[in-house]
Amino acid sequence: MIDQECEDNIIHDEVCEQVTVDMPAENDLYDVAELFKIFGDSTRIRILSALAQAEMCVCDLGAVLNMTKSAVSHQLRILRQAKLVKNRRKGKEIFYSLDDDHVLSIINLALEHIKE
Amino acid sequence: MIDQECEDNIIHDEVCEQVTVDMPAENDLYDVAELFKIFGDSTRIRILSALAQAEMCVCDLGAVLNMTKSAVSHQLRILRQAKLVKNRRKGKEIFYSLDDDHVLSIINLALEHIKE
DNA sequence: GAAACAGTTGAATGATTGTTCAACTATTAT
DNA sequence: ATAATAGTTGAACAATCATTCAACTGTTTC
Repeated sequence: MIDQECEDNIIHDEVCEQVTVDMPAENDLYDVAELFKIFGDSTRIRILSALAQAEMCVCDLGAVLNMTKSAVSHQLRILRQAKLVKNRRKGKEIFYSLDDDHVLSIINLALEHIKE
Repeated sequence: MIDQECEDNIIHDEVCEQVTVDMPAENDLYDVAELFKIFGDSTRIRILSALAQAEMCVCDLGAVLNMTKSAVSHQLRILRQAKLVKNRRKGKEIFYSLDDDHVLSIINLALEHIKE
């Protein structure tokens, strides 16, 4: 049950209409949340931050982040599906790099924010 | 067990050293992930987006987002603890607003990104 | 061809988390 | 005082998710 007595209230209805018309599309907000959800994991942020320094293979990332190749690979799959990283094979190794510099500017803006 | 045969490898050790020195501090990356974790929920993004339009009470937010006051209140507590929103009491109602315009620029940058 | 290395994948597990529900506090109005 | 409205809180439940483990594919080298 929804406990919104104020739904009958004219004032609240007006607020609701006025605000919703100026808000970004519901779908866009949902997509933004999905993007942030991917950034919202320290492993994935560290992967992206490492790839911002240099193109690296899975084994390199495992060494830099001190994680198993399996765990890194699982997260790379998520980053790949979100089109945040791309990869290329060279012999036995598969090198990963950032797919878009735009991604980095979002992380850097957040880095500025937490440093107040 | 960590399955990193390449830990003995000189090449990988060099990559590890060279990359880690230029990466942001481990703690900062962890904090950024925590910030993104908060953004990574559609309810919270919608709350922030609504508050970007106007200062609103919990009841208003419930009406705009079509959610119970309880659910909204729970998310507002998380946003409060992260210092993303502030509040003031006026009679029975408690009005919430964005604590920082910096927050909005991060969301807007993400909005630009998803629109390719 | 077999061994070794790089990487992926699926199931299982443990932890985290968003919403609901009920009970609570605080303020206003009758 | 008491009823009504606004908001908070804690427990419970379901759903999501990151890591581990084992088994697998693909490539190189001996």
